[in-house]
Amino acid sequence: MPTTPLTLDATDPPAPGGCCTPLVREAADPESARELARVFKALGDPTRIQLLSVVAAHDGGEACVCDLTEPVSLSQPTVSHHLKILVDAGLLTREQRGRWAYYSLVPGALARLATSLS
Amino acid sequence: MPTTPLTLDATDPPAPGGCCTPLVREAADPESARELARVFKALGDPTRIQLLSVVAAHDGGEACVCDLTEPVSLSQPTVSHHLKILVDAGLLTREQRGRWAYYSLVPGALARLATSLS
DNA sequence: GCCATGCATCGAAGTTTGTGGATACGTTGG
DNA sequence: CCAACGTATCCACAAACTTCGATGCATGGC
Repeated sequence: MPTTPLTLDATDPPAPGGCCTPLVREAADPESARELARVFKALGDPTRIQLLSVVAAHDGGEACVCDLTEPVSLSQPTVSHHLKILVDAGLLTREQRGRWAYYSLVPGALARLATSLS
Repeated sequence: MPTTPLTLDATDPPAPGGCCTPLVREAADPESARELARVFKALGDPTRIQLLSVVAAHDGGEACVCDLTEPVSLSQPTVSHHLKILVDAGLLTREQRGRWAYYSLVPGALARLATSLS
């Protein structure tokens, strides 16, 4: 998980010219675009938005899978699948305590993502 | 295109109880989640991130399709397809001038999305 | 030790998405 | 008018995604 700023901004030197100028000003290199898209794709599903919301709303900011299946009306394997995607995207963390797996928001993740939108 | 705030926040009254409490505190109703996910899904592709970036970097904040095919190394129909998705998501606007279609960022769209991440 | 519980993983079915070639549409220039 | 140009749309296809039932893997209680 890179900690680069990842913004959509791009330095653009003023360049006159009509349509279809051959200039390619290296705006947002493909590598950053791929990483940004990876996180946004994780947010691109209504179920996962709800999961994040329910986790954030729970006491202590954490919730186990059994707390999450009912709010989204999906099976336990499906919820586990979505949670894994959110963890891989760096938005949630997983902590096993006893029989339960507690998920909670990664502290600055959403804020950092917000700033990357400029 | 609704203009509702659309935040991930949720009021959470303190409620004691062990795991698997039956409480569902209505954190982010499904309707808002669907709308938010729709926009995030549009951002969930590296090509579209690059397109937004290139458009933002161009002079005047606008670019035609012919300016965009080369930076992303994709065919013209594919670029038009991605641009349509970004327009439908409310992130880009399309303005036809002469033979060219100029795309530009919707002024407050990205900023509004950023605030919805809290 | 044995069974119940909470969760992850696997396999599969149905749907969606990304991509490009062919083509149609609107605009400009001669 | 007609040809050339820039875009959008249509069609097809491969890849990825969402979902669930079945199953495996730990942990805890008896």
